[in-house]
Amino acid sequence: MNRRTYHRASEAERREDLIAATLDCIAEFGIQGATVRQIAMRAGVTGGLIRHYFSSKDQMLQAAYRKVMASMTEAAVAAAIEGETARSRLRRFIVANVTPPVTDPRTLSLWAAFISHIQIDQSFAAIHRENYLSFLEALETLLSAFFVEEKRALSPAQCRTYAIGVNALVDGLWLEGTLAADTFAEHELAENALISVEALLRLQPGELSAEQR
Amino acid sequence: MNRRTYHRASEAERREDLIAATLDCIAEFGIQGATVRQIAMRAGVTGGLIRHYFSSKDQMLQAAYRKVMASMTEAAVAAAIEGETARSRLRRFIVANVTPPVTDPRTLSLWAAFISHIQIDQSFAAIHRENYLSFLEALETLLSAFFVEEKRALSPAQCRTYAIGVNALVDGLWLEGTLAADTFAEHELAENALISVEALLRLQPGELSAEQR
DNA sequence: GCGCGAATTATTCGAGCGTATAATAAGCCT
DNA sequence: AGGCTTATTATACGCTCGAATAATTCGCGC
Repeated sequence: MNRRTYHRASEAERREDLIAATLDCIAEFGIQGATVRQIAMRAGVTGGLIRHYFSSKDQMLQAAYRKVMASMTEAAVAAAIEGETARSRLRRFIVANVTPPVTDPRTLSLWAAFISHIQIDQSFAAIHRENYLSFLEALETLLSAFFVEEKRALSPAQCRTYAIGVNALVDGLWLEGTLAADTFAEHELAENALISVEALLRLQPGELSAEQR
Repeated sequence: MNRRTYHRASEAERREDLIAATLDCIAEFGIQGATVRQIAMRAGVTGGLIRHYFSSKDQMLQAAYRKVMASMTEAAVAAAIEGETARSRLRRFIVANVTPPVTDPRTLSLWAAFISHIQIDQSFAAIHRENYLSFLEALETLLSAFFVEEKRALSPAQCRTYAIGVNALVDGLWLEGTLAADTFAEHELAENALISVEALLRLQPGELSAEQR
């Protein structure tokens, strides 16, 4: 008799809520624990509503994956554009990638959960590829601008090789630093990242890592 | 009436089969698809048998995680010990980590599936930590031996910093190379790895990457 | 202020989940 | 060769899953 009262939300905010709830559940209970019912409860709605906004649970998971990756790159790119020189932008980009909120156990859990699905479901593979290439391109752009600023000539091929190496290093430090967070002090990871990148690019010590030139 | 005939296997080989079947299922269907019944079918037994060898499905998953990590480090360490000089051992170790069978989409899927669970279940966190530290230590040992051989003095702290950086780089290249395998040619990744590591360690170009000294 | 479309709830369905237990067949020991 | 242990099968149980459908309530347009 007594039905629950409810609020009719706009499509955009409802979808957002559902995606956020999905990510909460995956982070807290794993992808197996992210059931339609759990997600709905977390979002404060009933299970049936999910299929009103997504044609299947799988489609909602894909939307959630896009959301995770978008916020990761967004955070790093936002940090970078605040730099005034190419050197500063590169520096900020690298530091942002090994600093909260990007280095966050929850984010890593989500990322890993989706990564483990890209060999199973082609839709996830496409989302991954899209994001990987866009990250690599952003990094390559920052790098080449930096080298121009430094008046150091570099072939596009060399620049790409550097981008691949720096990307790997940043990814690896992000992984290491997040998974073994208690092993590293506050800024230890960021310092290590800058020193490692400048070594990787064969720069002089301090050329990138020093606070200011 | 007609019960299935069966073979009584030794405990060791049965456990091995069950773990292998578990990994097959996770790789093929994801961790959600690795159900007791699927795993049993893959192993050619019936579901009930699993609980004769493992006190719960979760314990079997943990055993499977250990197995994955063990075979990864094993492959790299086995490659390393065949080198005759410290330089060669370091070189082989790095190359092995960015070369099949370590770089394998299936392995990466499995790794990611378990990584995504270490924030949820402490048992998985312990297994991760154990393997991470042992990998880091193996790398540190190889590095310090290499520096001794090169007659280059290095403080233990510096050596550890290098180990963390190289570890990150190798992990990152492993990730990148496996996830975007079609982007890289056969030995491109290994070459990039060696060149990047030698830059990271501030070695002369070719000091580590050249085929032989 | 009321009616109507649609967002949301409630309920149901069949399938599949992990686990527990009882029945059975395999194969070693003497 | 035959009995005994136990590895293995078979079956059942209680729950939860994703999805479909029916019933209801919200809130905008007039």
